[in-house]
Amino acid sequence: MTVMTRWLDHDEQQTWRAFLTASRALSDTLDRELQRDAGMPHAYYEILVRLSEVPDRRLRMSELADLTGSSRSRLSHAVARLETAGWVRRDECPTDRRGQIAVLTDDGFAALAAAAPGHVEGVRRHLFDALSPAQVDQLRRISETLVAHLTGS
Amino acid sequence: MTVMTRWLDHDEQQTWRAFLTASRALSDTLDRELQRDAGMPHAYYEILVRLSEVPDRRLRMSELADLTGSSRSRLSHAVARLETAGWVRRDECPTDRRGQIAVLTDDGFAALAAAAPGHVEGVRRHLFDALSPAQVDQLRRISETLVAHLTGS
DNA sequence: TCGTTTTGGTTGAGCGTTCAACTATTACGG
DNA sequence: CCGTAATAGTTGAACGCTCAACCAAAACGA
Repeated sequence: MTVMTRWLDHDEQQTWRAFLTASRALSDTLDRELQRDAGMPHAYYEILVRLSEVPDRRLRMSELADLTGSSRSRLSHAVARLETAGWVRRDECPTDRRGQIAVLTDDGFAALAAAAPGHVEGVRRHLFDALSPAQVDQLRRISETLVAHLTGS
Repeated sequence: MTVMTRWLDHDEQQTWRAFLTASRALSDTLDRELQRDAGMPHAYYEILVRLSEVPDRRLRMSELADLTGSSRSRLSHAVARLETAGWVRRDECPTDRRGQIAVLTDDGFAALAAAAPGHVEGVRRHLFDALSPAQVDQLRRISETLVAHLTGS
């Protein structure tokens, strides 16, 4: 059955394109900065961050995948690469012989510690410095709404 | 000289992560839908859209790169691929022998026309349906502010 | 308990992006 | 003019992601 398309009106069109441009420009900029200054893409930085925030700096692959919002395949490839960089190690899981545990190494923690200040400064400069406190609050609510909406359905 | 890092406070942290999660989930979802239903990634869809909106459906490569916010290299690769798909053609530029003009073919226009309804519906479902009119307005202002901020400096 | 299903994770091919290097043409400065 | 610089665009290698196929182990059901 064919249904009438609910096209975007002019305002929606503009909103959508502005959002697209902004979010791409922002992530492109931060990604490039991180690659230049710390030699890692943002996705890998996020993995290190998540590992660093957890007791013993170790997480099951699947939990890490959920936390970083990535597919198991993606995480598997990423951790393989981080392992050759010496930033992450893989341990076997004692309670499930299928499982793997990703562990942040000391080198990995050091790399993260070196990368963090520059990156955080970038986030502040490129995002928060541009917005009013009210806008920051609006952005948080909008983003949380979207996350709920997108992960719900 | 070392400068004290302006770290993110708890609220900013949450805002930043929510935004990151939301924008990634949204673009991942739309990209996947578009790939599944129309056989093209969103970046290529955007190229076709921009070409379709312009007189004679032809644009200089560099203008097209600016409009889509992509590097020349990226666009060059993308157009090469779109050309083998038969959706775009390359003409020589009469006023500048270095230049190339990307032209949307009839097949390309047809592919776009076939892809558009589903994609627009997706944008509505995944973005606009989740937000109040006030939030949509806020999002537009925030995005426009960010675009100006990011492309300015 | 045994066969089936589900879950955890990996693998390899294909694709899109980036980066740096490169060619060809045009614009600029003296 | 002529030489240098800037611009337009392409290319190939490296890399990260996706998708589908796959293996192994655990959970389930009769």
